[in-house]
Amino acid sequence: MTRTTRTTPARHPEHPETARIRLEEVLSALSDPIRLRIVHELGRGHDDMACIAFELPVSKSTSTHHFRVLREAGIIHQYYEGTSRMSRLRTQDLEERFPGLLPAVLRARAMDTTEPDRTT
Amino acid sequence: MTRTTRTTPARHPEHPETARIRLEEVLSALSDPIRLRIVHELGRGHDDMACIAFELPVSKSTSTHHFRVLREAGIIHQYYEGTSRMSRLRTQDLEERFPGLLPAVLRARAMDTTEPDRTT
DNA sequence: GTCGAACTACGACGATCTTCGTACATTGTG
DNA sequence: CACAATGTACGAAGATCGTCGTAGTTCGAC
Repeated sequence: MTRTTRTTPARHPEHPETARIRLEEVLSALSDPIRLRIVHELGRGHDDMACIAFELPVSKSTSTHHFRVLREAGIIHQYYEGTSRMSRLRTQDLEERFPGLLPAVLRARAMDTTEPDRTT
Repeated sequence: MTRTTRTTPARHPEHPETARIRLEEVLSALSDPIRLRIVHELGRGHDDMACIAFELPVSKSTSTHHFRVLREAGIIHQYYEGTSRMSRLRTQDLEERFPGLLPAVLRARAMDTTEPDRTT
């Protein structure tokens, strides 16, 4: 109870500092179709979304796992709002650490329309 | 034996067409430190290098494996010259398929000096 | 306090990945 | 031809990954 005056309670997110974001970890995190989809949707303007709002084609435990991988890689920032876990892209941090990388990946993902979108 | 008039004999490289290069496969291939190092060295101007010239800290079989992953992902082009297997980055193909992606990764790799270079 | 909603922790399973050694193939040289 | 150099094919062993179900936590509403 150390002054939790906000709606955001004291749970432990564990985000890496910008300077400690590792390239291999970022690339590895982005090499999964579901995680790439999450990042894609977050980049589409839906800045803050709860995990459930993505309607991913996997179970909730798996969903939690993917969000954690993205968070620990330094790609997204997460915080609680009520019982919901909100996610946001760390666009600026990534731009500072690896300039042009995230935009290039997002543009590439938009072009890679090999498979239309059966992951609804 | 169908007209092998070149110094390049009839071995089967198996390269994907530019249009069939898949983003997730590229990112996955680049998320390994050894493969990232290979790509980094190829991007440094050493355009055509034999596998052995990289002096990777792994066995020959492992080396073959990593080069194959890069080739099947569409990142490098390989061809034989004598008993040596030469490798070259598919810079233009990648630029056509995913504009800006490879340069961004190479720049990021250059910045990611978390670990100096103990993989000599 | 009780209940449901949203999410997490933990263990488990199967698939894939990285690595290696050994055996083999191809080329160039003597 | 024999031989060395370079690289591949084929398992095999161990690690990691993606997925899930079940049980538990936290929050908001009643």
